[in-house]
Amino acid sequence: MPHKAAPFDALDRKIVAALMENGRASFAEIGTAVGLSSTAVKRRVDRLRADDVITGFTATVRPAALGWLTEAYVEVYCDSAAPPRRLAEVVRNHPEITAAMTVTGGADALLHVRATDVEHFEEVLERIRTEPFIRKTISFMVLSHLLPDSPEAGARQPSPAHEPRGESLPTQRTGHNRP
Amino acid sequence: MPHKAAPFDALDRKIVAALMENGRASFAEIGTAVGLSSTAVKRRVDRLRADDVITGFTATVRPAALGWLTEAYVEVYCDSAAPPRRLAEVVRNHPEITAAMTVTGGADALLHVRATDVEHFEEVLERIRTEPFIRKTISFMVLSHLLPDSPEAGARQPSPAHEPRGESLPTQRTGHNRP
DNA sequence: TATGAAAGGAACAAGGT
DNA sequence: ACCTTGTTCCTTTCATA
Repeated sequence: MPHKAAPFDALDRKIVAALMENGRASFAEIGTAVGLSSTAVKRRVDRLRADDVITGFTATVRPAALGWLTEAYVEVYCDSAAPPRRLAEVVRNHPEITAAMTVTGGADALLHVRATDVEHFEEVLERIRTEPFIRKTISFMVLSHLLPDSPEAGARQPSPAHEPRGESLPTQRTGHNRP
Repeated sequence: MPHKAAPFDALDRKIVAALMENGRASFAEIGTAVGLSSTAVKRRVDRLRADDVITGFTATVRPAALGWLTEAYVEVYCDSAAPPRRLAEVVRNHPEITAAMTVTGGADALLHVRATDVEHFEEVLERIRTEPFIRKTISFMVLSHLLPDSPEAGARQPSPAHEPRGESLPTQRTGHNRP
């Protein structure tokens, strides 16, 4: 057995919660919060990372501040036998797609797309629709967020593989982080 | 005008990118990556935080490791004149809703929901549907992710802070958790 | 640049198997 | 006895005025 089922206890949960609330909290700080020494916290965090419970640390960013003013969800309908694998390839070709998943319901997949503005979004959409086996798309533009720190609001922005206009925007398309 | 448009230059962009890739990177580390001294980096990071370009730091977590095995998007249709404000209140009452936004298209809002399992999701859905002016919901269960670290995959979950019951890995049940 | 704080490692102690 | 998980130093690196 390669991985033993990590005994994820209440202490781990508190540590994870502390790190989700403040990803730069010091081990000592977390320690006093959960009742451990800093080194004990570090060991547990190391283990949580090794077990891929914690997959990384990131700054949360306000996309609008970086020029990503437009956001939409796009339902994708594929030709008959569209293998998810091929869809995954397609999705990776468009850096503006910040999340993509297969879903139940009429559509085959749901994409989350960020663009600098509506014009840019239209360009992205056209690009997606020219992909081989994509039959149809239905878009929902995001108007306003009802929760302050929704994941979509900050976690990831697309890379400016080819920046759409004028100024280049910060990269990203994160993989994992090793501190 | 309260906020002056912060002069957001290429260096800032690189710093933000570095911090999104590794939210616990030291200022010195970032400095060598972008060609600045650690103190210069700190000054810029402080400014980026003050300007709310960077809104915080967080650990990215694999929800399944915490027992959140089920994920869905829910389109919400409201009664005639449903003010977004009221929807925001409703949304805050259900900790399983991890993102919520008003959207164009037929639906009034789109919710992202996490639950421990399908049973739990059904319970959440029933709870949402009993809310006063919600007329109808349409759910899309997420089957598989096509991008590795999509925001939805890791950024925020209902807090793991409180241990709901028992022990071991698949945590969380009906004892709903507030952050 | 200088001071205190944090990270990270080594060595050791207590419980549980 | 051994493995796990906690502790207390200690040194190097970092944060920050």
